[in-house]
Amino acid sequence: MPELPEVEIIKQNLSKKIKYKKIQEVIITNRNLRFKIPPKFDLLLKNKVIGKVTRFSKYLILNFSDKSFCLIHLGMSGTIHLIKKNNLNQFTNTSFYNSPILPIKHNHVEIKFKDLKIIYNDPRRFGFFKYIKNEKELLSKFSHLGPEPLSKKFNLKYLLKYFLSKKKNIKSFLIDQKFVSGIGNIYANEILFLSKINPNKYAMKLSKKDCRRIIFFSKVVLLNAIKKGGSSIRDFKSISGKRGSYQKEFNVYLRQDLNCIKKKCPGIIKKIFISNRSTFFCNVCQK
DNA sequence: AAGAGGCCCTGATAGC
DNA sequence: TGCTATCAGGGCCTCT
Repeated sequence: MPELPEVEIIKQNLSKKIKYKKIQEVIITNRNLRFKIPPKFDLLLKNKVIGKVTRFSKYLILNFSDKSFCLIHLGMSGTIHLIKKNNLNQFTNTSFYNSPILPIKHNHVEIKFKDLKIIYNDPRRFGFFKYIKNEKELLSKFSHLGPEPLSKKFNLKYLLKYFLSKKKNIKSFLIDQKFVSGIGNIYANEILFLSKINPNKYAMKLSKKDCRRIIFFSKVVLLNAIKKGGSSIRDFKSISGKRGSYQKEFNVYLRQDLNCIKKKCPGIIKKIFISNRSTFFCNVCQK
């Protein structure tokens, strides 16, 4: 669920809290993530100083002052929780993204600083933590990924060349990280709606105008989502804590059988499956 | 090589 | 009340 905007929000919040701080201790409470956390992972991180927190695509990166890194992916259900130490030297719970209640089940990693700690929780274990020795190794982790949708490399020339002879629907390409990295299922649906393109349309059949729209609306949707703090769905129990509000702006996602949001459009939002991912689109204005 | 399909994983929800 | 089935989807894998 965390796509580029959600990871960006986490990066921004996390950066404010842990920049320049020294890791005092790392506690692994559950090593089972997508990749098993290796035995000495905690010792590798101990005493490292956070230089800055950055992001590439859906990856979160802790940049240590000694030029090594910790690469974090939230998978589908990963959340990061911030616990502050109060004057009584006790940790009090505040959440940082998505859930305001500190989960205990499915906690995996705890990183302790002098005045606070962060906890990584991931019920479905699709996320991962990885220690990266140097920049070269970091870049190799991203070498198979396409350009970020917000970068200048995601341009008309790139799309036209990439789509040449691609006999596959455009929806699959938008969520294919090899083509463009950072867009997930939710935003892909929204981007295609605004671009007025049917998700089933073959990439090779897209016109120049279609490609221009995809580029433009990819940037519009993601920047807007970042501005709104990301999207929070399936988290209805939240009372406090930081939640995004972009889900209120969804035009098609989860709106199956409802009327198209466009005033003069008589269309109905349909739900179909494209390569096993739920896909929502207007049956009239997306051609 | 491109494309189709399956698998990993757990929690929420629907249906009987 | 309790069981089973289905869905959620990011990334990676295999097979054709």
